[in-house]
Amino acid sequence: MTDDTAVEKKSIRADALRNEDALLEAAKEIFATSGVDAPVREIAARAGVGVGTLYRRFPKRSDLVVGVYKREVDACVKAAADFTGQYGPGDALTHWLKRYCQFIVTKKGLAAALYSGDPAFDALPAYFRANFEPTLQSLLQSAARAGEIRGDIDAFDLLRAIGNLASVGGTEGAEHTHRMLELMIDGLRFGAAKP
Amino acid sequence: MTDDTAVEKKSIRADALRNEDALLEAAKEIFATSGVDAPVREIAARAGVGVGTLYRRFPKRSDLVVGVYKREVDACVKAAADFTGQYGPGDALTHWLKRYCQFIVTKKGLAAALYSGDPAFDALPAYFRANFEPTLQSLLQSAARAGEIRGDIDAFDLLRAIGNLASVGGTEGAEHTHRMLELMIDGLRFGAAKP
Amino acid sequence: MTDDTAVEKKSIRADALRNEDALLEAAKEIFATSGVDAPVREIAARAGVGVGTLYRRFPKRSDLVVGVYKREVDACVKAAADFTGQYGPGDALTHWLKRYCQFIVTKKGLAAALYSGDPAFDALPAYFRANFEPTLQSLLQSAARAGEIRGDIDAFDLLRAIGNLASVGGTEGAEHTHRMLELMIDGLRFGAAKP
Amino acid sequence: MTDDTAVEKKSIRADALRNEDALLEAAKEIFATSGVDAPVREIAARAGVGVGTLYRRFPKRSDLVVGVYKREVDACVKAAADFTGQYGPGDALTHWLKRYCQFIVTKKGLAAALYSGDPAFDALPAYFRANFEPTLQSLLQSAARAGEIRGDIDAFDLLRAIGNLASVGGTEGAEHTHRMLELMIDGLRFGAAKP
DNA sequence: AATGAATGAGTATTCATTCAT
DNA sequence: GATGAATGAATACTCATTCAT
Repeated sequence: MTDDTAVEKKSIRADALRNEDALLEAAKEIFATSGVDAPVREIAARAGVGVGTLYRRFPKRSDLVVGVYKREVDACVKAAADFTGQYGPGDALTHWLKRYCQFIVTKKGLAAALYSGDPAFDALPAYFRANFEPTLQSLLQSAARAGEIRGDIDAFDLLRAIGNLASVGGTEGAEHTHRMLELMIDGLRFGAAKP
Repeated sequence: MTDDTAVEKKSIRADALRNEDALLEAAKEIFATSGVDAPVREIAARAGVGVGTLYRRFPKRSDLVVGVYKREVDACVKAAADFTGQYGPGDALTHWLKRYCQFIVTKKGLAAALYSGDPAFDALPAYFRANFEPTLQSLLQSAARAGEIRGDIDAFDLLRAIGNLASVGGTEGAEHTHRMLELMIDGLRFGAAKP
Repeated sequence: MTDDTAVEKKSIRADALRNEDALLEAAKEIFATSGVDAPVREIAARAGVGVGTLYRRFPKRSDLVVGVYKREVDACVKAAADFTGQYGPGDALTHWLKRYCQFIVTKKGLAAALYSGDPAFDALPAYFRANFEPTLQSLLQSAARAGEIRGDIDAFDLLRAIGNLASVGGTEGAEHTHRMLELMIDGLRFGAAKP
Repeated sequence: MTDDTAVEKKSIRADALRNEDALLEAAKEIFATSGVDAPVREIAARAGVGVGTLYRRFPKRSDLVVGVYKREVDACVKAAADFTGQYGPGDALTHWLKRYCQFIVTKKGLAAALYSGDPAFDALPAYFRANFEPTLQSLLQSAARAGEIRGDIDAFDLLRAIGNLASVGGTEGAEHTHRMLELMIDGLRFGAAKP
């Protein structure tokens, strides 16, 4: 679909992008495994690049954290479109809320850095809201129009509520979160147009 | 009553205890300020002792974390007796639940270490339950007997619920936690024997 | 013999020369600003070329140092002809000696490298003498013949003497050097044929 | 000569001082051999201590440079007293001026750092003058009173003049410096009270 | 030929831990 | 027992050099 010329001209850039993505993926995994203070070298190694490359693209550790965070937001937002294509409005909403819970777990891993007061992270809350609010708003509207849930739910309120729920840590936290999410979804269904 | 030798020995022990306590207090503060990975030297310095002394009493960092955790549990449990002496059963309960929320915040600071998988922390959940459950049970019973709250509340359930609530972080988290706690206490009052 | 291809080849060579010159100029400036150990990248950047190009022409740092040194010698020698064309023999000499002092300052910047024992620099003293001695010799002779200075001055001696004088560093060094140079030039005039 | 108690109390400090001195001596040598930018590790290794120890006493490289500089000034000043004790006024002066030339060579090695604009070095010129001027003044006066040299020499002028002379680098610089120093000392003798 | 992305060796620096005093 | 000086392993970061495009 892409013509040869374009490919040729952007070949270096394509490599660079591949590296950048590999680094973010590696960072996400390492951050999850060993925390946000994990050795830079480990991340570079897992991404299969030299430390120099890592430093070229992410000069500060916070650049890496921000990168991982935004990438996760983007991935989660993108999932909404996938679900919308695959399922009916109600199920799409349900699936996406579960997916969003997964994102929250990632956020928890980065929390230490996020709340460190480093101004590098100042823009992230806005990024969160700017991306998630419209996404959930849209899912809610579709489901409400389809009569599957009630229509008086504020998207941001719901994002925060579930965010708080899913923030509860610990081994058994996951199950707990799941139960609470189910409950909450039932709550959304309660009072739907279509009984 | 005690002979000189004993006094001497005890006085040394008293010094040691003072050091130990100073170290735990210092560690609590430093952990809160700079996280659980803060330089050992800072803790020793704030406690006014040398690092060698710190290492003598707390050879591993986890010993320090465990020490701080248990100390906070103990302090919180002890507060229950104080409140019981000062207030009526209902108010004692209310005050203590707020005090317990403060403890949860401490726990949050140590969470990174606690959930690190280090077996050194394996015993802490049991310590938590063994100390807090009877404490709250007793407060609940007194308040229920006094007809100030309903009597069908399970202490451990309540500990977990409030624990989760208070775990929500962020600047506005504190207010949120407070509102939710008030609500929950109202819930306890609902259906009390004494209307 | 010069077909299109040749022309093309020459045009490329001209580009190459332009690059080479740009690199030497950049290196001179960077060496002066940040010392001989300045990052290679800075030099390439200031020259407006990639580091690869720099390495193609100057594989070792010493090549760059030698290049800058010789380029400065050449420029200084060339200035003699300009002065000879513009001024009378005495003034030409005076102007050139001042110009030579400027060169010494450059040399001072490179001194760290020059006296590092690297055999790459072994040929430079000879280059210095082979170029400067005849130049000054010629200027001296002209001035002596014109009766403006005495005729018993050895060019190399004078080069060394002024070199030493101008080597004195520091902020006030420049003024000091200038005063001493004036003095020395007066010395040259003393005992001239034409009183 | 020092009583036991004092020794005992200061035993740690004595070790520390030994280390400090070893580090300064090592730094002096390494600076001379490999320049002021030599690896910190080399200096620590030559001093026979760990890098941590070096960093404890000299957190910044400039601290080390300042330390070496002052130590050399002190040693040179101290030599004056030795010479005064050993020789007559004239010879003491001569010996000290040669010793001072050695110091200048050290200074030359540190020059790159000294003139780097780092404010850490701002105090050094004053230290230089405050220590050397009285020292030489005293030597000059003694020699003048003894009638061995003339009495109208300004100490600071002489310090600068010899400093400049001895600053001339290169392999043959040393001989040149020596010849010039001899000449200058002869100059001092010229016009002495005692002919 | 030119470019600059990638690499990783070299260095600085910090901090947990030991141990002589 | 207490102390804090010394140690050096762990880690961050820079920059010379190579090489695919």
